[in-house]
Amino acid sequence: MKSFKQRSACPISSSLDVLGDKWTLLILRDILFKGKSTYGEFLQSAEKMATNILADRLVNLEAHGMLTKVVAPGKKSKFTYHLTEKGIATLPILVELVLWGAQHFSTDIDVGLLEEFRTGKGVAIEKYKRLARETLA
Amino acid sequence: MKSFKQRSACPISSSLDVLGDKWTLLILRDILFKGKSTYGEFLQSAEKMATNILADRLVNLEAHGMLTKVVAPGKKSKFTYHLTEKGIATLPILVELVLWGAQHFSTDIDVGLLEEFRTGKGVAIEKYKRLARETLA
DNA sequence: AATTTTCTCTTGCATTTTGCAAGAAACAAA
DNA sequence: TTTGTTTCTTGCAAAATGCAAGAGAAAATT
Repeated sequence: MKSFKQRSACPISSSLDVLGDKWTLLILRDILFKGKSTYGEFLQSAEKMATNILADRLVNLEAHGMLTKVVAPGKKSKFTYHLTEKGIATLPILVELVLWGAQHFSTDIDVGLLEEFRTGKGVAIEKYKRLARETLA
Repeated sequence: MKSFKQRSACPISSSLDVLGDKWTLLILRDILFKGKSTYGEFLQSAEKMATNILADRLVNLEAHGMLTKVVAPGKKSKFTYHLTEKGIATLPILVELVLWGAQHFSTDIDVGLLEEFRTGKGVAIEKYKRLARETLA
């Protein structure tokens, strides 16, 4: 159990203390945009996250109250991970990362989704938030 | 000279390949929100970045076309760093990090600025973009 | 009942990155 | 000529990451 330490009182710095690495936000992406919820599903992503890193990040996210680990119904050895409101609230950050990334790199993002984000950002965000809350139930 | 490698064609992943660490976005914050532009100024931030890390990140950001290094007028040994449009375009990401951080951590953000971001995000972003372009001249 | 498969991690170890402290290099100022 | 400013560089210890193998618990299959 390592204690969390903010480097400063700056909100950006504090956010990065939790989200500032190459993997954490990809887990949130998998949950929010790809409907994933299990350890095995996270491992299958194109970026090939190492198993120990994934386990570490899941513990971290849970420790920060961003997701909850739930035993799958009828299967004691399978778990599903669901976002809390704090986790869902990272959606606008992810959307801006999508827009910046799609603008400045060669990516394979769906043009329809991109257009949805560009023209109706607020509506799109609300839609995905609703989706995340539904999967929780 | 290390070559840049995208882990996947996902725009979020690609963004994180460049921005996904604990320091890069703090440099952009210092330029965009605090009007900083020199190595010495970046070093003075509350988070106390190590000198070698700062030097490395500045090289990286320049390599990615996000900022330019300019010799200060009349001083050959002093440089100023200015953002390109690609760098300025990270502003919405930073604003979302501010909002999320201010919402979920104890921070010392100015309440006026926070309100400005909450109620008139688009306008505020344009204002800071304009500011960044002005300092460039 | 025994075996195999599924699923979630854990462990050991090499590599890479970070953090820290000291100092070097280039120029400016006194 | 000396002192100061400014931007890094270097060496080394510590921490994080990446990789491969496998452990452990439950579920499914034979």
